[in-house]
Amino acid sequence: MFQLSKKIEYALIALRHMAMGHAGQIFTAKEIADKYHIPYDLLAKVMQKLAKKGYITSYQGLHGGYTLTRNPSELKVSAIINAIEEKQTVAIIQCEAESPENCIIHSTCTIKNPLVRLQTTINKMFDELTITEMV
Amino acid sequence: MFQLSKKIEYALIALRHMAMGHAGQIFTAKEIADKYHIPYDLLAKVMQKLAKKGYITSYQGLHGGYTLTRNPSELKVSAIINAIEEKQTVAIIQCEAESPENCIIHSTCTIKNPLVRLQTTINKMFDELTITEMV
DNA sequence: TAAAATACGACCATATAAGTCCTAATTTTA
DNA sequence: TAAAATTAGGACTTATATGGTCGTATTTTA
Ligand code: SF4
Ligand code: SF4
Repeated sequence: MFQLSKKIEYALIALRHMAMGHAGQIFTAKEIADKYHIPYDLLAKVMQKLAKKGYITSYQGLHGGYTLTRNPSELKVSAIINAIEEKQTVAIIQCEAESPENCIIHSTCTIKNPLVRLQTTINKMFDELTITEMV
Repeated sequence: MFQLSKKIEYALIALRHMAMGHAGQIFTAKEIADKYHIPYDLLAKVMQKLAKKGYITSYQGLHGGYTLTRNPSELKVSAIINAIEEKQTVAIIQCEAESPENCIIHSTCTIKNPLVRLQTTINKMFDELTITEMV
């Protein structure tokens, strides 16, 4: 528990790689998968999601690939995480990640508040960390 | 991902509950399970682990139960987490949680360092948070 | 038209998490 | 001494999440 998923790590690795190239440079999923020994299919999916969310721009066809659409300094890790995982994923307690009613002890739970406070700080950290800090 | 497990939440709830009683007061697993609508068997296991690690003291037999062995202010959340989960669990990247060789891209990975730095801060937060802050 | 790329859904295998069940062992008390 | 209430702990089951794979379109260029 408490780990970033492989998908997120792959996304970060890919984005960092792209951030090191020159502006507008096209990268293919295959090229990145090979370089970092990442399973191609999985990376492809991850990049498709990043494209769908607008963080990278995709070009189909021969000589296609992806370019960064934004400046790396605008690529917050928090945003990338949320782009790839569906539910609010940086939520150390479950009632913050999904609907509170899912936890049967929600009404009697007494540990929520201190943990939520802690989470706020963590959120801020992921918010302030951008791809720029990774190159 | 990135959530505390139910076991840990149950441990925190139980310890907080115990911290609210008077020093040396005995609590049973059943009593706490009932009060917070936690599955008894699961909570029992959790408390057994806490007892084994010395955070609470167990008394068997009729009118048995558990008492807090330490002052709540000495009960770090980080320690409780590690008591219950086996491997280094507050490790946002996998190579920090287990042996780095398990990650086939470890040698080529380029995102480790910034994340490790972030993790250091998170560790500190869990280290500074004690049960006292929860009562 | 062939090649190389993205797009995307379906699927599978494995691991983890969560919960349950069963049977001791211990202690107290009626 | 027997029954009751408790901890102790292993085995098991189920549910869910993760990581990965496969198959097939679609798009674009040479
Ligand atoms: S209500 Fe309490 S136990 Fe339930 S998910 Fe939230 S923090 Fe965890
Ligand atoms: S080496 Fe990189 S990809 Fe592998 S676990 Fe560590 S951070 Fe994640």
